[in-house]
Amino acid sequence: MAVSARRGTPLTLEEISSTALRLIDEGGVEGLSMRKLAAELNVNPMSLYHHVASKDALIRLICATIQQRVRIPPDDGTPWQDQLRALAVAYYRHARSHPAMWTHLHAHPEIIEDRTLVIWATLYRILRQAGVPEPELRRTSDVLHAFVTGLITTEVQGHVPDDPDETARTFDTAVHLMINGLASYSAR
Amino acid sequence: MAVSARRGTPLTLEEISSTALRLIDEGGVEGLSMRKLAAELNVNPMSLYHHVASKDALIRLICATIQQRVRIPPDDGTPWQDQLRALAVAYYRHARSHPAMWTHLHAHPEIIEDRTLVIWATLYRILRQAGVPEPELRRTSDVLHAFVTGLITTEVQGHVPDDPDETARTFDTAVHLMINGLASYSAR
DNA sequence: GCTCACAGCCATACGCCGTATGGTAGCGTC
DNA sequence: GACGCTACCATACGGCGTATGGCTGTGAGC
Repeated sequence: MAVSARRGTPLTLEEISSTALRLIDEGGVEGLSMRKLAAELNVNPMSLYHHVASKDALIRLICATIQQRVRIPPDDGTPWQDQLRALAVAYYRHARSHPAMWTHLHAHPEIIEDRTLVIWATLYRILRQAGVPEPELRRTSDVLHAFVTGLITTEVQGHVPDDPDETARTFDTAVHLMINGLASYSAR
Repeated sequence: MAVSARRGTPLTLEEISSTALRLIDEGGVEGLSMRKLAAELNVNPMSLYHHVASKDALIRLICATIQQRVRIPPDDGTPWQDQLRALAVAYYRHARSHPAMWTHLHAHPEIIEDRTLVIWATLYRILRQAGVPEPELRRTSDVLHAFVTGLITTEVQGHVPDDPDETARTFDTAVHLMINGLASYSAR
């Protein structure tokens, strides 16, 4: 099989993508290069191309992988306000775990525009509980998703001071704004 | 002065930055290269460096320039709800005029973090009219700004269909959500 | 009118990048 | 032993940002 002279074991896709993700975490997406990645893996740059079609494809793969790792809270029967908050928090934690990748993903939504993801289903369910009428569901969930991603992006980039208390308060303000904004639906 | 052999007139900073902005509009920030820019200006790549310290500095310059072109609506005495909407629309139009640059700016907020900008002052004013208490102003404006940028980013990237009607409706939904969210302040 | 500093421009080169092309080493199968 | 296949690699091409150092024409000072 002609395993690399410099390594004992053969390369795997998993090893490539996890190392790439680590490099991205450390130096941003711009900080990732196929050559650095190869060096990190003790391998010739061109060897990577036997497992991955291109750098772009690798990045898409990584995006898809981490996208599936969001820990969506299940329907626990609590009021929709609590569930909305829990969902936002889950999304935030997810973004926090790989800030650079998140920012890139948010700036290139064409990479993954899979609307069938669990997160959308969950959001729909919560909004229905909040009394949002069916024809407004799509629009409202788009808007809320945009709101939350905007908020997370702002915080993930440390545009705001790093004080965790302040972050939590800002998050609270945002969630309250959204909940109050939705309240007019359930009032009917 | 040794004007370029290939051009009649000397290069100007204005000419450089406006051409660069055009290239960015056409091909995204990644599509801009100092070499292409020089070719576009009929000039040697290194000539640019007599007017600009680096590519990064050029991009920062462009960001700062267009940032000053937002047409902030003046205080016209109308209710804060209308003014908030007008501000959001102005911001949206601004983003629309240079989508690629906007996306880049939004993904790298450290480029311009000038909080003294008119937009913040305007937002503060409107929020005061809405009854937001002074200690909450900073947080609330941060959140609203994040909301709007999130929304705009989503739309600017065409993640949503291009139908202008649908865009307008989504925008309406968002503005109503924010206004309703803030209403709890003025209710007091 | 002469000198000289300097602004404006350019040629060359270095070290990065992604990746096309065309190998080569070792394995399993017949 | 021939063959194909998988995994890996060497070399090379065209792009990038920009450091370095040189050229040239202009205008100020005398």
